[in-house]
Amino acid sequence: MHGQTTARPPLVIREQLEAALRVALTEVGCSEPAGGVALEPPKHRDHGDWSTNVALQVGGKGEGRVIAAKLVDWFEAKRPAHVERVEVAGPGFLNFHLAPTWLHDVLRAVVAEGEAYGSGRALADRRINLEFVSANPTGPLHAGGGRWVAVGDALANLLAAQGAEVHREYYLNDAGNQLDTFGASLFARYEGREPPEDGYQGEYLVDMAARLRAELGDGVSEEQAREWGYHDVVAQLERDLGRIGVHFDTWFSERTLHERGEVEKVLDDVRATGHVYENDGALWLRTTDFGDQRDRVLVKSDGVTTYLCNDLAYHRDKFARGSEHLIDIWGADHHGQVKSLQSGLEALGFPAGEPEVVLGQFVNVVRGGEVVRMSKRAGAIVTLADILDEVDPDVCRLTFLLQSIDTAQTFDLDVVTKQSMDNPVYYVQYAHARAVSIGRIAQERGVARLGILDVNLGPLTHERELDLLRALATYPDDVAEASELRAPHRVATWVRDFASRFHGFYRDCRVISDDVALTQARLWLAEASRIGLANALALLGVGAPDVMARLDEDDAEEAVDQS
RNA sequence: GCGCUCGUAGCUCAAUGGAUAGAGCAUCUGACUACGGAUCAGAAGGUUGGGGGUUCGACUCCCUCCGAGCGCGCCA
Repeated sequence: MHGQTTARPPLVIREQLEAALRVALTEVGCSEPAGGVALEPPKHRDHGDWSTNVALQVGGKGEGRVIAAKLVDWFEAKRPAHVERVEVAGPGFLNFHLAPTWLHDVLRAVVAEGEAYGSGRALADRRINLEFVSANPTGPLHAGGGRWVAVGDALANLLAAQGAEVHREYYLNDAGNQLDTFGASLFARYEGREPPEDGYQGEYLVDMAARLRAELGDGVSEEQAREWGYHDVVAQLERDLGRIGVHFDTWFSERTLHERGEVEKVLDDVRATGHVYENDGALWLRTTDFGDQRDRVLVKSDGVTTYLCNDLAYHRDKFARGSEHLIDIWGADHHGQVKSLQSGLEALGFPAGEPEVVLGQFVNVVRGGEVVRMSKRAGAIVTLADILDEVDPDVCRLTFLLQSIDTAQTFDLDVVTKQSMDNPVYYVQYAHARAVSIGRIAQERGVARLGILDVNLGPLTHERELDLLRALATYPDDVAEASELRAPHRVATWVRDFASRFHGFYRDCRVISDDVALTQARLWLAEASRIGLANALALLGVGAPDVMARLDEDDAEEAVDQS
């Protein structure tokens, strides 16, 4: 809802430099490289504020430094705003050294945009359906599932920050035989028997059976047990997700698809495409027409539709409800189904590559140095609720968001619980609380912060100060990239790095001092930092507290003694 | 056997094809009469699993080998 489209002010400098580079290339007699001119902040401070490799791209072997030198001459002559020095480095990089004034512009932009700082318009008004978690409604969410909760919600935030209209969806597989097995298991517990061999052995069904008896009394049928259990599980799921602050726009019931005849309809439509054939009494979809490894069954010889067939109806329904793009977050164990679902939808006339499937590697939950095998069937599970009983939801969320979903994660319960005080989340939140407290202390001491346009930011030249502003300058790009790559962990990486820079600044640069001009400039720098921290944490779904509870109990007792 | 994903410091993990591969934890050494020390500074720690190739330039792309996880059903 941030109204109009505006260029992101902090990037103005880059756009200016890019434009100047294009002109320079032309006047030097070179054509722009195919990929366009690219400017990026170099990794090392010595390499300036912005760097480009265009000379290398254009010049090829040996010519890189020659062309770069010509470009340097051009820039020395023209000298665009903020540019102090341009130099050739290494094999032909062009490094721009700018005056700190460009970073002061960044600070003003951060303050001007406030909560919107870092958001973009890359997905402006795109209606995206994001389905995640979707664990079978046959028991509580296990600890590993927390990864998809945290990642899915953060990804939804990221897409929304690029202007997308995101719909969070949870798919309930309430029509298959898994639910029947679950019902039979619950019913067995209800009758004081052991669950069937291939049923759900988990202890949680014993508790559920007790509550079932308490609520519905004796004489409950197996079907009643199943339905009561199903609804009870869904209520548990909603409650657990609520504890960690995640809410779905839609809990979609598979049953409704069958009831509305959507499965039959999709079957008719797939038949009409000609991509099906019968074999051994079953109906097959020729997904190999679309690059799948082998063809897939749509209707079994007993006349029952397969999971794939139902899923086609489901995903078509998402489009029918108005989504323009579908994203599913799946565990890596389902990667074999990606192509078949996409093939089916393509056969039905939807764009290739729908749904976009974000595959996440598994979580190994470790306790006592050993991997806890997660299985609702086998019984031994650690639930997400168990974790939330012991650690703050913020700790839980950030832990899952620290690393790329491309790699398997080790979630060590002992480390996360016993050492939760060492969790990076407190490091970041502490930085936020410090930024807030600076403003509070200033107020208490009667130091009024002037309007930012009335404040001279020139005094901000300390390396710590510029360090903060450099990170704020790249923040919108980092967020956009995290969104494009479906990689929310990049925001977590950014905010940890930024918190580190802020703590360093805090240590070395006293904000409230006798130097009135410097105090004013630094008060605004602290505020811009607070905005950066708060915005990044908001994307991650992690709280940004104004105050932190004091960690040291001795300090608290002393404070009481003194009062 | 085939397919997908991964392999980076002692441990847990970062790094749009860029320059000297970075953090945290753990270890060692230092720093407050201070806006909150849940902090900061420094040291040590690497043949990016091995070997080839492409490129001005490879942790990143290609090939191959080794190792790990996950899939290969008329289950869901």
